[in-house]
Amino acid sequence: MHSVALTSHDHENCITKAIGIAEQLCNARGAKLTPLRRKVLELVWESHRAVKAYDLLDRIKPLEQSAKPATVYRALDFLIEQGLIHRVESLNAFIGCVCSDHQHELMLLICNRCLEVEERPALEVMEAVAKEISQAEFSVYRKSIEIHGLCAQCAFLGRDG
Amino acid sequence: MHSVALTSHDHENCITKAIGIAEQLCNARGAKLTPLRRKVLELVWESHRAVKAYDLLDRIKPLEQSAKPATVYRALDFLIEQGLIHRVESLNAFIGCVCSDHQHELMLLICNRCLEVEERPALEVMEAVAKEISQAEFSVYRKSIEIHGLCAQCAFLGRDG
DNA sequence: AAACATTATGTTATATTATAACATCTTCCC
DNA sequence: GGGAAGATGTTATAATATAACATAATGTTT
Repeated sequence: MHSVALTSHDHENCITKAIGIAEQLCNARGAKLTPLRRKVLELVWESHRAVKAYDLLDRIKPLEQSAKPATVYRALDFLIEQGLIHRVESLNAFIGCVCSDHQHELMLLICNRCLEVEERPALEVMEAVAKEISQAEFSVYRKSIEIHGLCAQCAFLGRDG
Repeated sequence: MHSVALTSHDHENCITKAIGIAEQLCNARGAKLTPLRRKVLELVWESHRAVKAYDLLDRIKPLEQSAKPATVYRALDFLIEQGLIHRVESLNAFIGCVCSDHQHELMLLICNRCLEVEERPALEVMEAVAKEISQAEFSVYRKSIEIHGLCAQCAFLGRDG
């Protein structure tokens, strides 16, 4: 099991909740959360870190011997389409999406030390972005706001060792 | 020569200016803008599109027969370090940086149709981001704000064909 | 149930992006 | 000129991602 360094929380519960929401959403939409896709979603949710496609592949292979890159990428594509995960562009990696109630507009705080990713709705940021976009007469498809640095805990630890 | 679809401007002038600033900056810092690095910078500036590393390689090869991936990536690393270009994370590509006077804090508007990238200082966005980051007690290294969509012109053209 | 369409997955191959590691050459400084 | 640092050359390979086509599962129509 992977450690979670964010303010301590019951991560099992976190996963269970995410899968539950995913099932509900897919059901409501007639989208099929097949065992494979579900497994990939669970693996993505195993930590609050961003997960690489080939790491997922390595973890799926023991369970699904036929798994190949396409297997994983197709599952990821599905999950992204359904808004269940995000692609973290600056890492070529993926994280579970906690934003079903925020129009998938999130700012990502990516800690370069512990590698955890915090998703923040950042409503004021989104408003300012929307304003700027409108001034530019630009039609948005998709926004990616990714901040790299140190989370509070890692910055604190960094002070001594 | 590559076409530039943004509000018409003298792009030769645009390149010349960028190289001039680059030379000044490097001089002032004692950083060496070697012929190779300068050539890469010029190629990146040939359009307002984001340019891929291997496309740069293809264009350099006729001039520098010894050019290899590392040649290009090293030049790009240098240019990024000097703040002369940006990496566009969501495209795995690079664009000239117009932000020497904006602390390299820019929002990128990436047109998925004409592929041009507009860099906007977006001061209010940056302020909101800074506020959010401070609330999260996060220490920033680097920000990447990338918006995909259609620029005004392409959105207009899209209305008929 | 048979025929068909659609969607999902399997499979092979390859494209694209990026870095590691070590050799050589150049520049700069003393 | 000798030594250090930096830049480039060179070879190899790692890491990320997609294309294209085959097969299997599912759903729908008749």
